[in-house]
Amino acid sequence: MSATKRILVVEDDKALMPIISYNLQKSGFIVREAINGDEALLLIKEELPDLAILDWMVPSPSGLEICKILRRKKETSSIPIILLTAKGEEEDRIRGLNSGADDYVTKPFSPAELVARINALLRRVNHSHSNTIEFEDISIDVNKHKVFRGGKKIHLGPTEYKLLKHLMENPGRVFSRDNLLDKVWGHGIYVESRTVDTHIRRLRKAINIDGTKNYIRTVRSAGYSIDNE
Amino acid sequence: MSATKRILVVEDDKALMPIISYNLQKSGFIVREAINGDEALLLIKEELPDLAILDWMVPSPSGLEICKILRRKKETSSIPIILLTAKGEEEDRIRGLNSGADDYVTKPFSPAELVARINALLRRVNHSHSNTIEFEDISIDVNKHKVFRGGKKIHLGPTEYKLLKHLMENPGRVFSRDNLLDKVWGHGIYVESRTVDTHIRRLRKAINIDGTKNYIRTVRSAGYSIDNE
DNA sequence: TTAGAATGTAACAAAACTGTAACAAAACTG
DNA sequence: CAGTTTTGTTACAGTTTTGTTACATTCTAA
Repeated sequence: MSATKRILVVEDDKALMPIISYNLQKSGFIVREAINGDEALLLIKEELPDLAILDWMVPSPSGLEICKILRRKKETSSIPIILLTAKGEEEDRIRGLNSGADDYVTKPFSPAELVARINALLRRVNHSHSNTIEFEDISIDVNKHKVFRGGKKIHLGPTEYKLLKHLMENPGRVFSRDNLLDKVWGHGIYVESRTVDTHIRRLRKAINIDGTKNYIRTVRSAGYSIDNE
Repeated sequence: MSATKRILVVEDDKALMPIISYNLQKSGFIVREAINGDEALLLIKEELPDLAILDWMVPSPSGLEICKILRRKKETSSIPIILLTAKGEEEDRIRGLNSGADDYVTKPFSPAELVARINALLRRVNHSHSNTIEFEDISIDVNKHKVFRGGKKIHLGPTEYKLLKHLMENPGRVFSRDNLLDKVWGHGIYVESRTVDTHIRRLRKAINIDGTKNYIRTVRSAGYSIDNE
């Protein structure tokens, strides 16, 4: 599905680092380690991590400062950041969040909780984690390759399936015929663009059973979309 | 900077709700309130909030269930969620985060911390580009090919759509008929220049519904523009 | 291999949109 | 003010786009 995530851990506590590292690796992450701010920035420059865990108290620059630095640059501004700290006071937590951190874990913490928070953050960035796609009463079980309308199973040919899936992955968005041919049929395939119409027709016929609402909208001279108006 | 954010608060504690509500409003958010899951889902269907604060223990469906439901649908899957709860145990926190919540605040909490966490989450999501053009109460969703006036959907033909889009991309600027023919109809197309008048008429008729102000200004012997005078 | 499913095209029907002209109304001109 | 120019409005015929259907061909699974 999605590539393995790289996580940067910046922590100067020599006892804690291996514990974090071990648990993240056990959870399937690739871990990069840094024991101070400069090292961290260097590693980030080398390879952008998918998420960073910063200890607040790490030296030169501190976790908080790293946080601000990362937020300032466009390439790094969207890296999710979890601040790690012994300070539990509210004021500090607020300061941390306001500096651009996305989450805040106070020591001592359990590895399980850390992993859960990492997953929560990563899911946001890459919400392709779910196995079902839904739009109103239509749902696709991507793993099982099955389509349902109001709980009732719908049979679709391969092309109609891909077409519906593509539309439902981008609800509301209008795709031109040529665009759909590229995305659904595949790049470089040449078929008459009106062929899309035929498959749209077949798709509509298949999913609009016994008077259910038609969600497939045609936008004249623009294309098609799935939409509840 | 960006438009005011709408926050949905789902909380059944009648004493707590006004406290949260007051503090969020004081911080400049628009607040929608729901006291149970069904009400929450209804409100969400009406108008997508920019962030949701869910009390774990709210009834039918519970905050946790709402969380999962929202994550399943594409339109709602990227709404940041903060779970609110009295339970402080680690296991529960992990369960909450794994259900798709983005953050977790345990009662009792300080309003300042809640606001800080909200801002942290919103900053992350704010990076998503929505691709809309706005002029006063008229807005165009370019991806969805949709036009709204005061929230109400407006249907436009292809030419009117392109015409409005062009005008709104250059608000206040006056375009001659010939210029519009070039930019909207396309270079090299030859039609009577008075044809523009007809389409302007159609556009005005479509977007000036029930007595709303006409923003399409005609500049005698020069052309047309969209303008609030 | 063979029956059934799926696919791409073409042809015709239906619907939506467009351009034009003709007249009315408004804005300018001297 | 009377005449002139420009824009507003309307109706409609023609054009473009999409819907629908049928069919020959290509896949696919048993």
